[in-house]
Amino acid sequence: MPLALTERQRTVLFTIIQDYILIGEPIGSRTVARKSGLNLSPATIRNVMADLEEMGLVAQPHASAGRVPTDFGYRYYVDSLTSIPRLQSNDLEALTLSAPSKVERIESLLEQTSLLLSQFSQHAGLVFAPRLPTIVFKQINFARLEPKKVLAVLVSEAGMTHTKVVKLDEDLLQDKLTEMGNFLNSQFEGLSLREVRAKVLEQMAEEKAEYDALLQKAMALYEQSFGREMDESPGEVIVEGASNILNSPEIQRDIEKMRTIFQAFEDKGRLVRLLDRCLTSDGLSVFIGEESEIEGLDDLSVVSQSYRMGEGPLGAVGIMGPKRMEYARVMALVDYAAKRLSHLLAGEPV
Amino acid sequence: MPLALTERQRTVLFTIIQDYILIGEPIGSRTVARKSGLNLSPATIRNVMADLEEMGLVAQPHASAGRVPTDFGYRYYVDSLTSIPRLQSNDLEALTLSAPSKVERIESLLEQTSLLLSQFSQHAGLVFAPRLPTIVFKQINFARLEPKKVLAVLVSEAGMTHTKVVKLDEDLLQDKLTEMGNFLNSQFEGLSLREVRAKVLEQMAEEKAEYDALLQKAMALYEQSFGREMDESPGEVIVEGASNILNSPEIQRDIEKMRTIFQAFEDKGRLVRLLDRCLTSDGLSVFIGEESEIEGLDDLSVVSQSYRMGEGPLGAVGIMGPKRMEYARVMALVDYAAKRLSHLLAGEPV
DNA sequence: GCTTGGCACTCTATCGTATAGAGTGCTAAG
DNA sequence: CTTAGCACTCTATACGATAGAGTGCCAAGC
Repeated sequence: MPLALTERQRTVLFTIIQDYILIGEPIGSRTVARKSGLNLSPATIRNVMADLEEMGLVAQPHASAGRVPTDFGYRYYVDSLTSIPRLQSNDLEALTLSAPSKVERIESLLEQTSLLLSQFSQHAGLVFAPRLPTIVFKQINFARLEPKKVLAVLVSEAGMTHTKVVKLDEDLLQDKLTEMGNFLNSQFEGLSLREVRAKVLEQMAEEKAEYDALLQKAMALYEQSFGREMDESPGEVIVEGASNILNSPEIQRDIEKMRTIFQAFEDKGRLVRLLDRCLTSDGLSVFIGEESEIEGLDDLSVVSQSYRMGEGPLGAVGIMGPKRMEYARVMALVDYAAKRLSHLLAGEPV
Repeated sequence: MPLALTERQRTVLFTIIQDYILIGEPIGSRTVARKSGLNLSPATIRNVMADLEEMGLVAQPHASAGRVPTDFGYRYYVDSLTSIPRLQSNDLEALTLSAPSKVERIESLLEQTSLLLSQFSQHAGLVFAPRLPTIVFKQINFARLEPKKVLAVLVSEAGMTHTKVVKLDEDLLQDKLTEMGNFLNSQFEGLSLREVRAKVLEQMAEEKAEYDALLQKAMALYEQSFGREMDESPGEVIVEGASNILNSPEIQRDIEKMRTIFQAFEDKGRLVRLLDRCLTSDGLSVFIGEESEIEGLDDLSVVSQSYRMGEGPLGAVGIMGPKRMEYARVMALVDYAAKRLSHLLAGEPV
């Protein structure tokens, strides 16, 4: 049931939220009366506020304090921003100046993006790197390092590389390795690593001598280098500007909370779970407080958006900060960063 | 002039330091009298303490408080530990169980080492990855991704890989690229990247048609992929367990300090400067407070040790924590980790 | 019936004061 | 040289008083 508020209630709620985001302290009826533009007395506002409180949209930290938005209140507020906010022109200008505009190394592009998000938002920047199974296979190369020791290099469509040193039972000369690489390239180009793996396992199972021995070995070599890793790889998160969290007064007050939050930042495995939730919901995702369902991040909000290349989403970018954040601006920033990243990855000029 | 203390002064100083490290609060004459084993009255101890204070080894936070070690005091204490402390047997046992014992990917080995240091010390773990110029060249490969787009993969003796996608002016076929790779391999194997670069620049300058055009191009391609980057690359630091810093009560008290510290952690460039200082001093380095000369880390101490492979040092591992840390144990941990890393990199069993 | 001024009430934050406790420096005696 | 004793200093804590902000409710007004 989409909560129905009167025009007046909406106005009061939004005034409270916006002012609280700005000031960081509970907002009283007096202030709302002045800033809402409603030309009502504080007493009337108080009645409205009592209604809002009953609906669970705002709360009082203690009996005789002003009102503070609840998670539910923020949620209503964010849901009301029907379209994704546009960037302010001064932001846009500054961004076009400082954002990276060409792809040297994907890894550093992702890092720069995270840093950029953090600097512009004054919160923590997040970038989830593409997860192994969703990566699109472009090319694989094997190079013989020493007898029985081979370097495997996998290049994805997006231009990321994954390397692994593999020990073999028998010594294969470079010619053979090259041939194996060429074979795999012809078989797998354009498939996602998940699909590649399925194909490998299938054909290794069949064992029909449809392919000659060398090509069977190629499959096995692939499986040994990247196949197995795919199941284990936790995925990578790039967090920048975590220290910005310390700017938030409501967090400063509680050292225990701070510790929990920083521990959560360090536990990349936990963070990565956010990625899944973001990839499934197609648009811009906003997780407020406990909505992230990540232990230790109940006092923060996360705004994230997936970036894509070709068909499917690859990973996501996001901003994590106190619930008391400028949602509109943060959403605009995240959206911009995701779009820009998608363009850059596709090789389009920005 | 190596500060000369009487036996009694040393005992009092060490009692203060050890107790302060344990307790975290200023130590009074009463406590020292009890714990020093000196069988002296508090009044006598007070006289000694006054001497120590005059020498700058201890200080009082305020007029009527106990004594706290100064940076200089810690320095004296650490310098007195002539030999590198050995690990306690229970630590050693736990370490051999949980430390990684084989090298899958170097990058993750370094990460695990940092994590291990952090977990055992309950401080922040540091690992400085090998710096580009000191890396020993093992092999380079070029793979043609698309027309005029080549992937360069450089493998170091230690097994780390560096990849870069390079755009070319002309289209080179895979055969040519392989040939170029083979040529570079034959020329550079066993040299450090610094030496490689010198050689490249020298030969490109000479321009004598001693080599044919293709080989000249190979040199140019190398320069384009990794040569230039060498000057820019800031070096990499892997910090784990930064949140442990929050455990320290003297830091908890000052939020401003906390912010500065976390900002310093994020600024890898600043941290990397520590590496240089550690590499030059050959043994175990201990930086106390401002000695690190890193802005923002004046309230912390760093213990670090370089790890090596073959002739020269590659990088360093370390632990960073409050000045009030168990130096002996931390030093033992760092030393152990560095040794173990060196062994693993050399391919020796541990 | 909605709005509003008025008023009593509540809770917090802040300040000053008093107090207990820890530790010192100094002095004089052993 | 050591030590007991004592006066002094500084901190941390608790306590009470007070000012300020904000509420809820009631009764009067539009």
